[in-house]
Amino acid sequence: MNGPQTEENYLESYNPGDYPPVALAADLVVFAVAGSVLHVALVRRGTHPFRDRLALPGGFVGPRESAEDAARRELAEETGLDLGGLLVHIEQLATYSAPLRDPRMRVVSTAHLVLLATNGSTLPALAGAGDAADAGWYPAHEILAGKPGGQLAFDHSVILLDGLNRLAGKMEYTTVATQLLPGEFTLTQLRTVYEAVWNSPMAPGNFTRKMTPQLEDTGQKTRTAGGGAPATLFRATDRHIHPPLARPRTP
Amino acid sequence: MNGPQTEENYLESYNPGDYPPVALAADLVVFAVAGSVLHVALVRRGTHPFRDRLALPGGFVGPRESAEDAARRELAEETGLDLGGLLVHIEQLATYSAPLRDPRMRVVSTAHLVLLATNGSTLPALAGAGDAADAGWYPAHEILAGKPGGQLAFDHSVILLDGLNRLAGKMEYTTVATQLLPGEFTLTQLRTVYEAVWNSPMAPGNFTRKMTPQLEDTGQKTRTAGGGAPATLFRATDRHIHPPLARPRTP
DNA sequence: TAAATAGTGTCTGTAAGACAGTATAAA
DNA sequence: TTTATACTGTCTTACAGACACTATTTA
Repeated sequence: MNGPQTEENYLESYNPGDYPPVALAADLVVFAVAGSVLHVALVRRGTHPFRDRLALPGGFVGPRESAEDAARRELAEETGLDLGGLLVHIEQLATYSAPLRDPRMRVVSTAHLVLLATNGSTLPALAGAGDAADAGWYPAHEILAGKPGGQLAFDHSVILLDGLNRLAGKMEYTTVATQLLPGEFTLTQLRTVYEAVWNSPMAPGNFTRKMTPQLEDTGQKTRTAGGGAPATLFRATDRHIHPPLARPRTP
Repeated sequence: MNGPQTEENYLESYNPGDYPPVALAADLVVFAVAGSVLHVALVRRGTHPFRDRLALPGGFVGPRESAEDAARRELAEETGLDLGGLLVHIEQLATYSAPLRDPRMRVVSTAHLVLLATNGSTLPALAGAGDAADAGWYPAHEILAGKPGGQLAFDHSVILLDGLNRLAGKMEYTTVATQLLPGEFTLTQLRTVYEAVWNSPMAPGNFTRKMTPQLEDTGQKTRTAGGGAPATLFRATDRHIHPPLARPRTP
């Protein structure tokens, strides 16, 4: 390799041997709601560095797949979920590329936000292949409240916070929140998702009024479990909430 | 390398030789406003593939820098701008990793949104080192309107569209638009930026009423050029626009 | 003056926030 | 009945959208 080059001919003369190997990873911020609490899937690390610390699940991107393909594959491997079912939402979050974020070598990681559908009470089983034994669900807000020493491995606390902020923000003006529920759901279920993610109570009446225009009435009603009127089942549409639903101010 | 491995010991046994080289690039979507028109910086390709087509500027990420470091460096190299001046806004956009997005080899690219400050009439000079000779400003909306054959190289049309959407969306609830203006600016200048990005006229009176709470009055006034009252100079704050400024519906 | 721009005032309709009231079911 | 939940209605206040009006400058 002979001297500095301009950007234009840089790529032409690219020679893999001239560059240090860059490992491209895909990390996952997997959310699911149960019992009015937002949970995140984490794995307990068994090896150095950050041994015994919690970390986001993830893995390397293979030669013939995109980062999102890899995220999808890793998710299937660690949860044993059938991704043919449409109840999984995946979107790219951001890429973390600080040179020393992994002390061993250069790992650039593209993080993905994953939303799994639940009925609001049962979390998807995280029992699948190998590593899944270490995987478990943890309350997201408590993890982020971060008791000292309870921080996640690597820069994963930052990634988790970014993921939560992305989700919370998008819920203001889209119907992403429905991705955390089955295909048909009640307004109360949806409201519970909002309360779990925003960590803040919502007035039921006004919530109904604001949400209904973005939803499609299935005509069906629930058979209620514990006292109360049967609720209408809705389906989501791709309509945006306009103007947005205001998130209650935190103080 | 012996058989499939679990995610946990994957990294431990990572061996660069086992993986095809991944080139990590940083592409730039550089915006600036002049004459009520949003412009984007593009370079004309001199070599195959996509010879003579327009493309986003960009370059490879070095071994000891993050993707954003690389974006900043590339920007300086191609514009000759003094990045010590605070009038440059950079934020990560997304990472594009489709295996065949570059026909020659695997290039994963992290795109960045860059906003340059102008007074609204003069575009920053794109004369710097080598490749800058090919660089120029192009009207963003016209490029995206995309006369057939006028498409950008690689997946850069998609990246540009994502960049514009990010900017246009963020302008609804933040003061990012001020990053396309000098440190002190008038409400008319700011309104012009909104009109350029949203490609849609805004009512001056209502714009003033909605924006003022997010701005800080400098107490100074402009010396007007061609007839009209002197305008107040404002500075931006980091306050969010709440509720958001509605973008005029496109139909 | 006239023309151009900056900025304020006013009116109207919509909708958010608060909350009462009604309906439907289970215990 | 009581209790719990689902939903609708009402009232007040805030504000967006439309636009008229005044003020301040240059030509």
